[in-house]
Amino acid sequence: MAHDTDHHGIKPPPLDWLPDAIREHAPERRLEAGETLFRQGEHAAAIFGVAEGRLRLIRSAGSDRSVVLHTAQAGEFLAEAALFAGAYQCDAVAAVDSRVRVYSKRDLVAALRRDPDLAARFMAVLSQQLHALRTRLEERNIRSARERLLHHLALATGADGRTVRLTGTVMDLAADLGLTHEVVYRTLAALAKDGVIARPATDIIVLAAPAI
Amino acid sequence: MAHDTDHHGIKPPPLDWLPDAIREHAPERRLEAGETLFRQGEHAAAIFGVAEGRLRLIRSAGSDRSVVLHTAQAGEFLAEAALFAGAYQCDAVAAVDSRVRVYSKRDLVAALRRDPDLAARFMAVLSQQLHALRTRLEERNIRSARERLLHHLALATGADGRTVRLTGTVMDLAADLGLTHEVVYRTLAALAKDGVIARPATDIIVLAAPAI
DNA sequence: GGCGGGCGTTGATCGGCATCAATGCGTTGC
DNA sequence: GCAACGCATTGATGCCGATCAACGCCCGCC
Repeated sequence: MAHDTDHHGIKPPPLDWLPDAIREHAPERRLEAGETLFRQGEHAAAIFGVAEGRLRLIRSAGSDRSVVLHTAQAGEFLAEAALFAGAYQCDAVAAVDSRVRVYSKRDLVAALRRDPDLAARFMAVLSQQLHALRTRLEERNIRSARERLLHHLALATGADGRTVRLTGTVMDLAADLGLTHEVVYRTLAALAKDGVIARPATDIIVLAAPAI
Repeated sequence: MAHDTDHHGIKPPPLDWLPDAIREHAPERRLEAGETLFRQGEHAAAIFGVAEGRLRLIRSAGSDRSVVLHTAQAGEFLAEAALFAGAYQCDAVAAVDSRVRVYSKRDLVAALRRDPDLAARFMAVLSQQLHALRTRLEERNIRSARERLLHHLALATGADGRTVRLTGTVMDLAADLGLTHEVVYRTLAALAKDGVIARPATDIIVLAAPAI
């Protein structure tokens, strides 16, 4: 299973739009846990793709509190917003030992300017991620674990509209849903007991779905 | 207070990047509650900005269940992803009586192709919204109401790094946080009692913030 | 083979948030 | 002025998801 490259079933791999010339020239950088990739206010010369590990975007400003803005998982892009700003807006710190690919901002911006098709692909990727993220946020508005899980399953069904293939572990699913894994296990068991889903092997089949 | 145009304090008004020529030619359309703006699979000829009201993006596919993907509030953009796709990917239905502005997809795509600066501004807006949304999602991972509220306040402080000016009602704040308004009232009261914040008038002043 | 670790699974308990309820207050409208 | 409405605020209660705990299982590893 594509476990460490695709924690979030919804999100598409966000690298396929990159022009080969840039992707192939991107050097790799290793970071130890706790190491800083960039700091707020630093001149932004590059954006990054997380190849392995996990990075935290942190804002230190505002009182003396440091606040986690986001945790970028393997496969995600880091600091796209820096493409259009002179400086980074927050710190990036490796949460665990990590590897990132370093993409030159200057080259990327030049390519986006030069090639409208590339720009269109990039805008399309951004729009899709935006949409996926809004959906995840909408999902989080559902308080009941059962309903939230059903919402997720209904959107994760494959071609037949009924079968969901889990891309990761149930624990990953729980993390995506913002629930503890115990609750997800229990809820899946309850749904199976009620005949709403069936679970042969690693798939989940939605049998009956009460309309919302 | 900019109440009905800015429910979400974090999000920037996403219309300022539009070229005047297109913005001024955008006709307005009124929708009654329950009326459909577009349907999944329909040829996408326009994207929309919500001027007033609330629209629900709904996916009907997959079993027989209809799932709410997102609720677009006044001030938000609707169906940007359709700019780069031939057809709409979901239905859009007015949740209440609403007004939307209709932007021609053809004109917008042409303008984005023609004008790299416009494209850059659009990409910048998308990136920023993406970042803001990731931050909101990270916020939702915080289970404790107190910590979630403090996270939000720490990011919403103004220039002095300590004062937060509420852009809407406390109920709006509660909706943003994914909490009930009662809990937010109680938590604000508790924080004030503990001397962590002060609340003169509509502002909230963060006095002491324990590091995470 | 045997050990250890991570996932899957279920049980028991607790705490905190949701929910229902009630009241006061400011604003709008007749 | 008064009624009506929505927001702000606080109280009481209950549920459900978080938490702690335990066990089996599979798999990789020494």
